[in-house]
This record gives sequence, structure tokens and C-alpha cells, in this order.
Amino acid sequence: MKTKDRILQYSLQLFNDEGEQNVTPVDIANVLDISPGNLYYHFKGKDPIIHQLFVDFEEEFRMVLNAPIDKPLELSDNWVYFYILFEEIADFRFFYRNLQSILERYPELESRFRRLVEQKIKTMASIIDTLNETGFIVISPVEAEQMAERFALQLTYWPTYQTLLDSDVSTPVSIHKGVYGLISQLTPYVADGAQEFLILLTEFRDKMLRNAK
Amino acid sequence: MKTKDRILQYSLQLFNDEGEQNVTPVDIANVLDISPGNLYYHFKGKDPIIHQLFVDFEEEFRMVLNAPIDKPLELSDNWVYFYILFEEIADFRFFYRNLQSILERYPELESRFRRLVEQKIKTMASIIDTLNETGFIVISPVEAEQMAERFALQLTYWPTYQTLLDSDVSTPVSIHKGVYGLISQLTPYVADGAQEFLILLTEFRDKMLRNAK
DNA sequence: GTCTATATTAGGATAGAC
DNA sequence: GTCTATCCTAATATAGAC
Repeated sequence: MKTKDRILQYSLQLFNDEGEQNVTPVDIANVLDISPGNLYYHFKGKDPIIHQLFVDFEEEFRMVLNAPIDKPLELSDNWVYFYILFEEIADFRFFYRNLQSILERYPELESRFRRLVEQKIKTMASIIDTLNETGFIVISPVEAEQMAERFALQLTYWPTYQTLLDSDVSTPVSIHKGVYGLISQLTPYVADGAQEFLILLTEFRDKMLRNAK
Repeated sequence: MKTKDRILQYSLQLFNDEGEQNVTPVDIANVLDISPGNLYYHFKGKDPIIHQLFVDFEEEFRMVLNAPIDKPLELSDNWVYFYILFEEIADFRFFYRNLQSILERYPELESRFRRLVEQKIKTMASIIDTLNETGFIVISPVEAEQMAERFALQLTYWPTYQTLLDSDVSTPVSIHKGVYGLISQLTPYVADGAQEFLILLTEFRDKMLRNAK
């Protein structure tokens, strides 16, 4: 593998493990067993590395966000879809963990990240819309809009919030709880004919509690 | 006013305006028109300043969080109570804006902040409980628990999220939207006899939209 | 308590040999 | 492409006079 790619790969890992602020260019060079000079030959410091990592994340995340808009999800796909979103975020968690700090230091990323969040809101609105149109839930437009915004916020900050409350929660458990926290908000809107949803939800919750042990 | 207090006051202002990371001890000394040496006579750098600011915030916030547990809120007090919570956070926004970064650098604050969030969840649970017991809403225990957690998350991250999406939103507008985002979640649970809530909510929302212009 | 002047350090970055 | 050696800078911190 090319040095340039190795730098990206190990930087991401280091950032995720140690926190971006606690990783210096020299640290990155060390884990790769190359000299700092060599690192600077490929990237002029941490800034362009972070920039490139973000571009890669952005592309992948945008693809995932567009999927349910291009082709509405089947009812049963919703759960796994939220898993995928949370997993994408987990792969790139160093960025979310210190979101504001990083965006302050890399202004060119701020507007791009903002657009990603806006897309997140639109995707959530579309998902809720589909559930509404297929008669699975019954919800007013205003409440649907609020829910979409809320889902976007939770998708953005849930992993960080979890780490804050329980520093050694495992990622799978955290994601499971996060998905439950999103989906369970549908409960009061579920149409009369779709009560099997509530049974599924309870099962899901029990599974979660068992895993938490 | 004593120099020590002036340092705290102006540091908080600088941190809120510029972001804690962008403020050096020399900056603080400059706005106070004192020498860096003098600053270091009172506080051994930024760390103890931030620590003291947090202790002050913690005391006040804890007092506010305990209020509805000591003496349940009247129905009409709920709205203004959320305003107060958001305003407390706004006064101390530098801390929330770079939460993870700061907690990483000041580990002694991490556990104290965590306890504050846990208290936030308990207070939210108590508020929802009161609404349930007085018959204003009808909600299952599981859903109430989820809602309390969600409220705590929103209270913690809503202001940051707003700044992210709209960098020059004003604090009053942001708080207004935040309160609406919390309260409106009660809608599907409001008991049949309490429909005036929905009217109030709509008025509240319209007022918000007018202010946003 | 306050100042001036200076020291320390660590992160970030480059020049030039190989 | 890679290394070694070195440099620059900004934040942080202290010593000692007043």
C-alpha cells in the first residue's frame, strides 16, 4: 500500500483512538515508522490529512443519505438503515467527538458539514413521509417536521452523548440504544392496524437490555 | 471589584465570544489591562480559571435542576422553566460549544459534568411524571423514560446544533425554537381534556416564526 | 499586587543529503 | 520517496524588581 494511503488509514485510527487534538504529526509518523519529513512530503501537516479524511467520509455519507430519497425504504428496512447511519458516524467518530473544535480550526469544512446535516434533515423528513404515506404512522406535517429535525440532531450527537455518560460503553451497544431511541419515537403515531410494530419494538428493547450486561 | 473576580468575569466573556481554544492567558491579561505576570499571580494559567468558572456554573445549574424535584412545577411554569435552563447554558456556552475538547483536557471536570447530565435526566423524568400524574398527558413508563433521556440530550446539544446550522442565529430565537422543540413532543400524549395546550403551542410557534424574521 | 523581561516547551514545518 | 537535522512560532510559565 502506498505511503499516502497508509498515512490516511493510520491517521484515522489514531484520531479515533486518541482524539484528534492529542495526535501530532510526529505521532502519526511514529506509528507508521516513517520520518516526520517524509510525512510532510505527502501531506503538509494535519490539516490536509483531516481534509482528505473528511472528503472521503462526506462522499460515503452522502451516498447513504441519498439512498432512501432515490428509492423509499421498505418498512422493515428502516431499522437497519439507522444502524448503517450510526456505523458510518462511528467510523469517523474523532470528527464528531470534537465537532466544534475541528470546524473552528478548518472553516472550509464547516459549510460542507452543515450541508451534510441539512441533507440529514431532508432524508429524515423523507423517511417519515414515506411511513406516513404508506399508512404505517399518522402524523401532522408540523410534528413530522419537528421529528425530522430531532432525528438529525440525535444522529449527530447521540454517539458523543453516550460516550459522555458512559465512557466505556461499547459501540454496538451504543448504536443499538441509539436506534431504539429514534424508532421508539414513532410509537404514539403508529396507526391502529400496525400494532405488530409495538411487539417488535419491545423485543428490540429486551435484546438491547440483555446485550448491555 | 477585585482583580481575581474581574479575571473570572472577563475570561467567561472572552471564552464565550472567541471560543476557549482561541483565548490565551495573554489575551485575558490584555482585555483586563493587566500584565500576564499579574494574571499568573491570581490564577496559574487557564486551567484554574476554567475550573472555577465551572464550579460557579455547576452550583447554579444544580440549583435550577433541583427546583422542580423539591416542588413540582405548575403546568404553566413548564415553558418558562425550559427557558431558564437554556439561558443558563447560554451564559456558559463556551463550555458546551467545545464540550468534549474541554473535558478531555480537564478530566476532573468530566465526572462532575456527567453527574450534572444525570441530574438533568432525573429532573426531566420528574417533570414528565408530574404531567402524567396530574392527567395532563398519558404516557407509558417506557416512553416517559425515553423522553426524559431525549430531553436531556436536547438540552445539552441543542444550542450547539443551532449554531452549527445557522452561525448567526440569535440566542433568544435559538432558545425559543429549542423550547418549542421540547414541548411540542408532548403533543401526541396530551390528554383529551387538555386541548387548549395545542392552541397555546400553535401560538407559541407562530410567535417564534415571526421573531425569526 | 503588579510590572518587565525572560525562559521553557511542544507542536508544526522546512532544507538539503541520500 | 525517505531521512536527519534544524528551525520557527505561539502558548505557557516564571524570576525578580517595584
